[in-house]
Amino acid sequence: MRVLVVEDEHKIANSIKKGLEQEAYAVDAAYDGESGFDLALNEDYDVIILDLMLPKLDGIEVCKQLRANQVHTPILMLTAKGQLNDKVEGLNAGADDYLVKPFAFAELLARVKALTRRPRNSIGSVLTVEDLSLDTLTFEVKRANKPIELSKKEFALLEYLLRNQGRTLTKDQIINHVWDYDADVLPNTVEVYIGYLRNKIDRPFKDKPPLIHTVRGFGYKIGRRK
Amino acid sequence: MRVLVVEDEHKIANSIKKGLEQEAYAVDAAYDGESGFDLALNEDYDVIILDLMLPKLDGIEVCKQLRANQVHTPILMLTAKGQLNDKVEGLNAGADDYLVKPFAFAELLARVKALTRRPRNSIGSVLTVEDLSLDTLTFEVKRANKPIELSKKEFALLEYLLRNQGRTLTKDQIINHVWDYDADVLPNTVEVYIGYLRNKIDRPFKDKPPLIHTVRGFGYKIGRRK
DNA sequence: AGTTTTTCTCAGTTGTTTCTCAGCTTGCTC
DNA sequence: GAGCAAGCTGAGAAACAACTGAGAAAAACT
Repeated sequence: MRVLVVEDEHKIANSIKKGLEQEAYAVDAAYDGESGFDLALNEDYDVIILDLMLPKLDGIEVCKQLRANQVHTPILMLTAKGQLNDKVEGLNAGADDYLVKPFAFAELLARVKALTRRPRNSIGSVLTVEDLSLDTLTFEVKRANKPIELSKKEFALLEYLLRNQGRTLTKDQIINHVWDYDADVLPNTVEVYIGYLRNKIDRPFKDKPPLIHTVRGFGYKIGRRK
Repeated sequence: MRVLVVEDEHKIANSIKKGLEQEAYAVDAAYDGESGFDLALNEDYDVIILDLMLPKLDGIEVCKQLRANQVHTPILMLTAKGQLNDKVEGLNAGADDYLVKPFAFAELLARVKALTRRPRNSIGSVLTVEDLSLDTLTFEVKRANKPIELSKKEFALLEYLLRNQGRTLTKDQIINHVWDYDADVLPNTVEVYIGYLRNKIDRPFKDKPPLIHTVRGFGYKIGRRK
């Protein structure tokens, strides 16, 4: 899967690039509208991530021009908070989805995946390990059929662990996926949140084996047995 | 309940819009096939009312394209008298019902209601949770058999909550379903309306457990126990 | 036209969540 | 089993999300 990121803030562009590369996407970056447009026209991408505010040629214009040139590649538009009203304009210009900045990388990834998935259906919203389940649609989390209340960050962290169950995730990976690109949190914060999750999903179920495991020196993983 | 009306005769489109709004639907209108298609694809409607004869992209085509794009929203097709033979084609293209012009508004309303009536937790036109009931046909709302008066927006919000009972709905989802496309209301408005509903359906029944629940960080849901 | 109701925003308050820090515990290595 | 790095955790400051009373503007009655 090839992705083009058109974004003038290098920090953001590169963090998206890195993150997607971790997920096995091939990513090109462009830092202004003009070169982004050229690349999109001449290369063959599966998704284009397009910032709204761009030097030389803004996102809406790039989008319109591409559509006018018969480029039908799905476009994910990035808009800053204040520009939210432009979402309509963006979608009218031919974008397929939009995302408001700042966003967590996991959110971006989910949308990119949705755009690359041909038939856009929303089944399979429930993630599980053992007797723990998390529904990304209704936000319900249960263990042994008992509902568990999580805060937003706890939920996002658990979702990320579950999507990669059995796999060890480093604190850096976790930070990059669960927090905003401009969040800049310490690795210790992850430790703290892992602690919160254990208090809610492992500690109250002492009769069962714990699901969250520390892999010393590497990170954390979720799954049965160590 | 959100409805999209696609009809090029502004007079008819607006009279449908007004009429449905009186019935507590949130209605968007489009006056040609292309913009109708765009809206239907990007927004989330509960019913689409689609004229057969349209500039830019005719009703049959819009219908086919929507189905091809995995949009399964019920479609009510409007046909003029002479086009009666096209009804077959319309139904083949994926429409769920059709109505011959000119029609009485009551007829249209009945069909829209028929299309929005889901077999789920509703017996006929009445939605219920515990001792609370809401009749989408007569607009009667009762708790413990005592009638409750709601404004149009309050009614629409409660209806949406009831149709998704037990499920947590985000403020964004609520805004998208209860308000129409160009409404652009703040999330706080939802909080305020939730407050109004609580004043009417939970606060006067202190002896019973509340039905409306806040799911902090995610949204609201209706149902028994937390 | 005047009155009432409804819709929606704003600002103040409250309680929760997010995140950091600092001290503590654990487990690995020699 | 001492020393050390990695991870854990309780406490607290700052940021945030939700609730609510008040009121302006619009819509609906009368």
